[in-house]
Amino acid sequence: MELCPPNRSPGCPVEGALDAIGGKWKGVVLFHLLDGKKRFNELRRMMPGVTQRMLTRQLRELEADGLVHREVYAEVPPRVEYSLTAKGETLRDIILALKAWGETHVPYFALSKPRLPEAETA
Amino acid sequence: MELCPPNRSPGCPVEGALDAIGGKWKGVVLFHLLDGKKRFNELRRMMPGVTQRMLTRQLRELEADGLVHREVYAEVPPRVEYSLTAKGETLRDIILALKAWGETHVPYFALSKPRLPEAETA
DNA sequence: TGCATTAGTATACAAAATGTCACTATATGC
DNA sequence: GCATATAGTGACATTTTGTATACTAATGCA
Repeated sequence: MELCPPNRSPGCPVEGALDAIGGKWKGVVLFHLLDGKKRFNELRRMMPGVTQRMLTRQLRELEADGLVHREVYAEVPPRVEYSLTAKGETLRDIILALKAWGETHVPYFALSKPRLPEAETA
Repeated sequence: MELCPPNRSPGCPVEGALDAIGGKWKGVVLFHLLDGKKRFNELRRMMPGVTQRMLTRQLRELEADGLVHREVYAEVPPRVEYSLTAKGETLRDIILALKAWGETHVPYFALSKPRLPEAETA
């Protein structure tokens, strides 16, 4: 295991991929960014339960992994827009597959999903 | 968030799916089980770095989620075989997609992969 | 007799991830 | 003047995850 990078050291590609998207909120953030750029508070409102601090952290990690782009506008009040990078885009199919799997196999969702117009599901 | 099951309460299907496969070793365990049943120590040898305790825990959680089947043989020395359930099998494509993504996008793997015969990669 | 093997469990502890709460700056609307 | 909104940060508490070590019981092998 000594050939691995100092901080993160996955032992196999599956683990490596899960490291990148496996944070508590990362999958959800990526999912929301699939349909275009979002502002910080916009994301926050989309995920009730996430705290400001956690959202910031997850976004920073996604940025560090090159999956998300952060664009700061020097305005007041501040405006920051998050979007997927090209690398982030390569996760699209996986995220959508995870969503589909969750909908049919996670008990909580497998039950009560009377076909909503996609916006409410996450 | 009060409509969720007591212990696990993902806010969206993506999160729910990641809960199921997102443990430190779950993805890897599932990956190894893709090609058939494995004994406890067999899995352990396949993942250097995992401790007995962690492997036990991850397997128990996978079992609780209905993804893995645990078959105990009343022998001495004990023999326990782990295999994917039908539900676990439904993750095959996702696991393989994660592996492929990791191989091309996780820096550590993206570098030095001179096409190994699949057995060594994880 | 003593040691190895199997699939764990118990205990204690360390570290990492996640969470809460209060705080910031500046401009706009009332 | 005061509240509101934005996108955060800092100190701290808690929860989850991981580690190390020792222990189990029945059998095979030397």
